[in-house]
This record gives sequence, C-alpha cells and structure tokens, in this order.
Amino acid sequence: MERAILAFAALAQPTRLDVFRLLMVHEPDGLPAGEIARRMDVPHNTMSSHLAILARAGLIEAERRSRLIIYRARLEAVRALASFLVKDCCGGRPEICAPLIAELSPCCPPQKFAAEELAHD
Amino acid sequence: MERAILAFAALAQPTRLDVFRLLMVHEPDGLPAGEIARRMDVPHNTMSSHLAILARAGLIEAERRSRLIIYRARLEAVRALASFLVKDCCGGRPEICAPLIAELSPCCPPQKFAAEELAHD
DNA sequence: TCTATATGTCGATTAGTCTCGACACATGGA
DNA sequence: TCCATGTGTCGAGACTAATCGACATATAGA
Repeated sequence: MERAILAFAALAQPTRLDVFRLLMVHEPDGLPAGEIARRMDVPHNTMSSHLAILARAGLIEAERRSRLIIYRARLEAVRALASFLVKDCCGGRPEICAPLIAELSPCCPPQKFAAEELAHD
Repeated sequence: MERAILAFAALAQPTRLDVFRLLMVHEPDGLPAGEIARRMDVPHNTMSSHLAILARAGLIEAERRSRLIIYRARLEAVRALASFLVKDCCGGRPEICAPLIAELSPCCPPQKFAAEELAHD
C-alpha cells in the first residue's frame, strides 16, 4: 500500500518513467548510470537523484561493476504493482475484472502458451 | 503515455488512492461527493480537488443526479493502466512477463471461467 | 601517489502540490 | 422568492519535488 504510493510517485515523472522503460528494454543486462544520463540528455547529478527515487520505490536496483554502477529493472516490482491494481479492482467480485485479464493475456502468452512451448522441447 | 503520468500522479497520494479503492468497491453504483468526503474524514473542498484530479486523470467519472454528484470508478482506466505496465514490461519479449500474467490470472478468472459462468444460465 | 573517469551528495533556487477558509453556484422545497 | 443543502472555485500559506552547480567519494591505471 505504502509501497504502491512510492511506486506510483516514482513513475509519475516523465524522466523517471522513460528511464524505467529504457531499463525494461535493456533487461536483463541493465545500463550504467552515466549512459542512462547521456541517453536521456540529463545532467548526471539530476539523473542520480531520479535513479535513487526509482530504487527507493523498489522499481530498479543497482549493482557496482568496477567503476560503473549498473541499474536494472526489477520485474517483481512490475508484477507487484500490476497485481495491486488488478486485485484492487477485483474487490471481492472477480466478475468485474475478468475482461481486464482477458485483454492483458494476448499481449504476453499466459501459462497455457508457456506450457505449449515447454511441450515443444 | 502522458495519460499514464496523470494516472500515476493521481494515485500517488494516500487520500486519492483510498478514494479510488473505495469507488472500486462501490462499483457500479458509485458514491456522492459529500459521502466520500465524510467517509474519508476530509473537508468537502479538499475532497473536491482530489476528485477533480482523479477525474482529469480519467480514473473516475462524475454524473449529476439532482443535487448529488455521483462519482464512479472507470474500469477501462484500470485496464489501460495495467495494460501499459505489462506491455511496457514486455518490450517485444513476451517470455519475460508470461509469469506476470500467470500470477494475475488466479486473482480473477480469465475468459474461460467467464464462459463457464455464462453456460450456467 | 597522482590523475582521470564514474558516480553520489549537498545546498540553493524554482516550481509545483496539498490543505482549507471564504465565497459562489446549483438544485429542490417552503 | 427565500432558504437549506450539496458541490465547486479561488486564494493564501505550508510543504514537497525538481533541477543543477559545486564539491566529495570511489575505482583504475600511470
């Protein structure tokens, strides 16, 4: 709940939302702080505070690699946030958001498709 | 994208997140502005601006019923926001967030269950 | 140890948000 | 028309967020 507020606040800022999307695209390798700042055309110290806010919200994580600090998106956080949104909507009455799940599924194949893929092996 | 920023900003505030959840619970009837303010123990004018922000973000909608103004949650908005989060995560590689969908599904039965429910009629 | 590179922290300025009293508008009934 | 009730708008004060220059730290190589 408090975690959701932090996550929403972190994503409610254009630069940070862009950074988050960028790191999503660069999963699972991540990107160093400096390169993120360069790509976004933002001073490195400004970017540093944005990255800190995203990290505090649990949406990204940092890992030091010699001189570089690599940032990566935390997929569990996306899952948790989407889950919060959807379960919030359910509110004890699953019939309301069945169509919601239905619309989400075509985007990424759900477990049925994953199972099929496993069967191919 | 800009819509997502507005929605995130609207939900990144404790009172507004609570109001949104309250209106989700009260779907599809909704609640009048005054009662929302009373339940949240917030002055009516403060609540009025919060409701305006949620409405501008497209998360709720207002309908005048004689003297009352009834607010209702907009389920399409939740769907759109969750969809944005999930598709964002996909980023062309569906295999990443298949487990995400898989975790969401048990919460609300997907179309298969809805079809079963229809079959019972 | 010295220098260069990569990143973070501090502090000040600017901009935006939150809150709420006071007032305005809108509806319905006396 | 007058009053009561339900909402919205305005404006001011307090608080919080965003930005960036200047400085600090951390690592690697000469």
